[in-house]
Amino acid sequence: MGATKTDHFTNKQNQIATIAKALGHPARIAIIEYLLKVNECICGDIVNELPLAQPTVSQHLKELKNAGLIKGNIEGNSVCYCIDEKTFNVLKDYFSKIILTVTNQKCC
Amino acid sequence: MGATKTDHFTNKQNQIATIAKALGHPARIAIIEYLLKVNECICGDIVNELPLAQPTVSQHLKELKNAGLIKGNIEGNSVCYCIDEKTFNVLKDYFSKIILTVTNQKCC
DNA sequence: ATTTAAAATCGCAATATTACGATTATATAA
DNA sequence: TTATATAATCGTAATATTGCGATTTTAAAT
Repeated sequence: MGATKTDHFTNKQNQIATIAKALGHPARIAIIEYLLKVNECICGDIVNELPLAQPTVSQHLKELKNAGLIKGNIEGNSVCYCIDEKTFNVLKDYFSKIILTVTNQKCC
Repeated sequence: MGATKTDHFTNKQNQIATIAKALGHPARIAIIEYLLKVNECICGDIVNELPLAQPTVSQHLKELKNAGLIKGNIEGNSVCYCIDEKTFNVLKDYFSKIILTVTNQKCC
């Protein structure tokens, strides 16, 4: 055991879980917030900003990119990263729907 | 290594990461969606609904509760679980703010 | 062609997560 | 009191994540 039983859940459930998982680390939240502040930047900027080594930051960027939360465009010998809006919209819509549903519910 | 450097990040960043992490598993998303559908239920109902054993479901419920995403009230010899609205509101607000910020940005 | 710069990948150690069988705790029912 | 029902906890195996030093890849600059 130890592996998640991904195939037993719906695509939507796996999609939301994958996005949430990518945001489930304070360093990755910090990267997102930094990108919101500066609009766009390269990996080295984040390395200077966070108390983490370059390979660690690179790995976090990879996970955010895999989840569709950021985009990375090659610009010369560096990579320009920025927020990928559409995936954040998926989350916003998902939680907005939850709030709409739950406000009509009574709890035990 | 292997441990997250929690103390290097802000309380807010850790809070969002903790909540997102709790939602970062399809089984826990499925539990949330089931609770939204049935309003409230006991652990055994979820065990019947999901392809997971009782201790596994119990553990997932514990994590959702620790993150403040669900409430659990003892009712006789069972525990009644339901959505904890306020934590979902934290997420909704957080992502709404991100969307507002990011729509004015241009990407590389 | 050689050097420099940026960032990805490799490899590894420490730690965390996932899943579940077995057991335990708690409360109701007989 | 004894049996039953519900769910938490314990223990453990399999797997995944985190973090970083060392190395490699890629592209620009000299």
